Amino acid sequence: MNVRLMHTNEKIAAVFAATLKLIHTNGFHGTPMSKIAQESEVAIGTIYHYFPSKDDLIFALFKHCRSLLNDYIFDGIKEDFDYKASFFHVWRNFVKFYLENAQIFSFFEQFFSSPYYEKNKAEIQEPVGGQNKVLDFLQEGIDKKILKQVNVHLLVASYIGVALSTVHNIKFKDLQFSEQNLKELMEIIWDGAVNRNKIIN
Amino acid sequence: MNVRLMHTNEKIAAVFAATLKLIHTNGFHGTPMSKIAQESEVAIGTIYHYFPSKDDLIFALFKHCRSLLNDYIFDGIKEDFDYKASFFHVWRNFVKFYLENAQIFSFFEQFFSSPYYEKNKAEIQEPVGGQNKVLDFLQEGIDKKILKQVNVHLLVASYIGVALSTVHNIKFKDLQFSEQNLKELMEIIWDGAVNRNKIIN
DNA sequence: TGCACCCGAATGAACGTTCGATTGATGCAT
DNA sequence: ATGCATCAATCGAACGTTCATTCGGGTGCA
Repeated sequence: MNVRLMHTNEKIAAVFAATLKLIHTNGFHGTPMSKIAQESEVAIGTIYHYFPSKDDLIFALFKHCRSLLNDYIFDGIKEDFDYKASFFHVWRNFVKFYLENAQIFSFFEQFFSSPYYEKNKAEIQEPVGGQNKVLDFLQEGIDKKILKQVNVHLLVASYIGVALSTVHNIKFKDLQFSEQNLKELMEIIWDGAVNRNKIIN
Repeated sequence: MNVRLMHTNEKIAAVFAATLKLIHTNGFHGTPMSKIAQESEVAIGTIYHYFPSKDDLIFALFKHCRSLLNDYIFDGIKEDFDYKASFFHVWRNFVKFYLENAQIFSFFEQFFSSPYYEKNKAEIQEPVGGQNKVLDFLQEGIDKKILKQVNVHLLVASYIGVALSTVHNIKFKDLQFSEQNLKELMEIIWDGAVNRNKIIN
């Protein structure tokens, strides 16, 4: 099994879709291989032909979803965007990706909070939730003296943390989704992250 | 079984401690009742005497931990604290509680990301992660025109989101714990949350 | 012929839960 | 005081189910 195959083989696509759907509705617990086979209409034996174990399936699915996220969030940045516009754009994409892909959000939440993630942490050097590219982007803002002159990880924690918390609150709590709310949230993060010594607006 | 008993009965305390420990190290998956019985040195039959099912045990444990958190975060606020000082104090307590109780943090992360939480959402009217008291506190800041004049849920998302993200980054990533880092993070949130029309420092 | 792909009944381990037995404390009638 | 009944607390072997995984066989293409 290789990455290219994962995108072309429709059986694997069906398995991914079914796993995502089942984990979203029934949780990690409630998604046995038998149900994945049923939902995807792919025989259990076939699933095990591509994935040596259930863990391997989950891990492959994780990498697949992560690349979807990474492709998404930096998409659509125009040449004429200044830093603040990009700062807003990426953050908004981040939130919208999770809102539009509720199954992936749910899967990620469960994946990251499982000791399974902790065990494979070493193998997950790459961005978590697209954070590496985000990290570079925020570091750029620090270098340009646009953002506060602090450890970039602090800004990442704020940037990502508010986004995830926002999605969670929209999904589970009383927070309504609206462009106005997103705009005000972005202002909150921006005002917090921006270098007060150079503030202009 | 009632709440008072839960605090006095040492068998239940042992069961709670064992469950917390096992979930932290092995995850929701890897903590069968048999292991809880083994680790706590309480017979399976006895556990089922107090909790009708595993779900009930988990739910009771959740409520227990939540009350620990609630008791903790608003503790130690002095009379002479102004709003900003309280704002910092509570946030810092929030982060420190989770850092000092890594097992509870891990348990909460798994609990909230499980569909189990979604199913019992109705029954969990009370504060999630102490958010209700936090909500009231932030609403107070809005009413006093100290914080931005926005929907309080936006500020909650920022306040809590950054805290959780910070703990997560300290636990799993490259972020070092230091008072200096906490202080800078609190400044980021404060600068984002504060009413710019009345800014003084 | 070989190899990749595909299938699903069968397997054995692990799980949540049940149940009958035992103990000791409490209350009550004698 | 004594005998009796009740019941919460305790225990862990046993039960039935469900799960991840295996395996032997089937198909069609190179």
